[in-house]
Amino acid sequence: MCALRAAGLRLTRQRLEIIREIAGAVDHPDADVIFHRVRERVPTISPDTVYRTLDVLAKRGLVERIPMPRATRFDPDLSPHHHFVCDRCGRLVDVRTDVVSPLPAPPTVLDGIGDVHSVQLQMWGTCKTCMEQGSLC
Amino acid sequence: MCALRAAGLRLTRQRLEIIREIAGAVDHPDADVIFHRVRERVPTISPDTVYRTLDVLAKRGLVERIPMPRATRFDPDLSPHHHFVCDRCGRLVDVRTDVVSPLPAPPTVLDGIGDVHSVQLQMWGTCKTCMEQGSLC
DNA sequence: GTTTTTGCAAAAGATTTGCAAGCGT
DNA sequence: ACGCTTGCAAATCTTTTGCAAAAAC
Repeated sequence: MCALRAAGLRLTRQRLEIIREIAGAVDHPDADVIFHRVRERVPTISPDTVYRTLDVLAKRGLVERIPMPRATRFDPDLSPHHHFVCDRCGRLVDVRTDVVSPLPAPPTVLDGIGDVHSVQLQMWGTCKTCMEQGSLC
Repeated sequence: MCALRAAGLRLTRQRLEIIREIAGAVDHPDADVIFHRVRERVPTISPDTVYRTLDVLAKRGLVERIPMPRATRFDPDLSPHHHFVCDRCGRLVDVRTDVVSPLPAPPTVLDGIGDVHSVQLQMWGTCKTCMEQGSLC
């Protein structure tokens, strides 16, 4: 919560509820999903406030953006981990296993290319649930 | 080219030109960029043909989808490599350097989670050009 | 000749923006 | 009070879809 103030942002009801919602989510929701969830507690909130707030949070590094086919999704967990994404249903889950090597230490500066500040690794595939439902093609 | 036939797809002028365009590109263009480039050679081509074709190619594994903030971008290079993405200008470049550890061998099956068929690693940051232009905030 | 693919137009979905009113400091 | 934020509405941008005509096999 104080991260907001630390970032020089004002503490509004909307922001607090958005942060509360995203911090408690484990499914990496997108802006629209967050909007619907927050609206149950703050009925007057508008979608653009959610989009704007998420944008601010991402820019300040308080949450991580994960661009995905349907919509950008958000991750409140900034510790290093991988993501598994299901091609079929869009399920996005954290993967922390030594079957996968740890994320490479981000070379802060890639010579001749630029300055790196975050690293993401995603594994694409078919989740168990979708596999059990049989092929769709 | 024969990859099309092998995939049971018909060989059309549009598809050939789209493939030619994407195969020759090193900047990971999105559908709209590909559309404009192809249109110079095939003036009657429509955007939806480009979207549909890229979708087919991606589904058959002939190109790789890279979801990005503005639009999905495409990579014809299926060999393992990393991507550097500039937050500011959207530049997307391949990274093949031992500064970064190699992509983890994709664990074909992640126990209890699903079946993995591709792995992507991207590094986010600010590219050299943008850094030289000074801060925008 | 049959089936797939294209182009057009429209729709759908995600995200951004201008602006006046409202809230946090 | 002042300036940052919100909500509304509209705009913008990306991507998808229905359908008849055209092209591939």
